[in-house]
Amino acid sequence: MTEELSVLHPDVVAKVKASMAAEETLYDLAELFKVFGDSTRIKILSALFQSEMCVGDIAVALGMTQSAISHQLRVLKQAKLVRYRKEGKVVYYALDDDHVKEIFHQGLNHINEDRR
Amino acid sequence: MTEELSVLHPDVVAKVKASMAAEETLYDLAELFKVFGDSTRIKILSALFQSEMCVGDIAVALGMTQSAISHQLRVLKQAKLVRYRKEGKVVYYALDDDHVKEIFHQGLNHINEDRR
DNA sequence: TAGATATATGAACATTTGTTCACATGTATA
DNA sequence: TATACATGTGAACAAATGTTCATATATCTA
Repeated sequence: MTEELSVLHPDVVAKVKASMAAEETLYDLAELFKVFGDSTRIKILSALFQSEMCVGDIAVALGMTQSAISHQLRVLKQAKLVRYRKEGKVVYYALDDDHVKEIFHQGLNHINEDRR
Repeated sequence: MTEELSVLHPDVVAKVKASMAAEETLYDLAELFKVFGDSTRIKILSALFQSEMCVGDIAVALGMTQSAISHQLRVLKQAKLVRYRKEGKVVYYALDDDHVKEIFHQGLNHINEDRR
C-alpha cells in the first residue's frame, strides 16, 4: 500500500466511493458469505432444507464425525443461519430463516447459468 | 470418521439424503460463496455495483495495492462474477450478471435482520 | 526505439481455517 | 447412583488463502 497510484478517472472513483456501503457492513457481509463458503456447512444447510435434524443424524447423513459437525454447527449458529431446540440429550437443528434458502437458491442459479 | 455413530431417526436420514443436491453441486456452491467470502472481493463487487472501473482506480478507491486487486480480480473473473474489456493498456472490469447483485442483496437482508 | 504506464503473475510468508483427538458436560435409565 | 449416550469444546496439526515484493508483459508516447 506504499506504492504511488495515479487515478485515471477521478470522477468515477469519487462517485463510487460515495456510493459504497459502510466498510463495516461490507466486512460483515463477507463474514456471512464465508460461512456459506465451506462444503461441510453447505451440506449441513442443504440437509436441514428438508427437515430439522439432530447432530448425530447429520453426521451419519454426511458421513462425517460428530465432532466435525458440532464444530460447524457452532459456526452456523453464530451466524444465525440455524437455530436449535433441546429435547433431553438430543439437540435438533433447523434453518433459522428464509434468507438462507434464498441465498442458497441464488447461488444455484448462478452455477446453473455457468453450465449453459 | 472411524467412530461408530448410531442413527436416531433412520427415516429422516434416508429422506434427507435422498433430497440433497448432488455432492458436486454442493461443492461448487461452496466454492462460489467462498469467492464472496472475502472483504476485499466484496468491496470490489460493491464498487463495480456503481459503474465499471479499471484496475488502478479500484486500487485507489479501496486504498489497496494494484497487485492485490489484480489477484482478486482474477478470482472474481474465474468465478464469472466479473467480466472485462481492454481499451489500450487499461482494463475495465464490470459485474458479469445480475445474480451477483441478488446474492449480494440477500446477504444484506440477512445482516440487517440480525440488527433488529 | 526508449521510456513510461497499466496490468498480470509467480514465489514467499504469515494468517486463517477445518478436521481430528481426547475429553468435558449434561441427561436418561438400569 | 452408576453407566451409557448425545453433544460440546480445547489443543494441535495440516491445508488453504491473501498480501507483498519483484518482475514480466503489453501498450502508448516522446
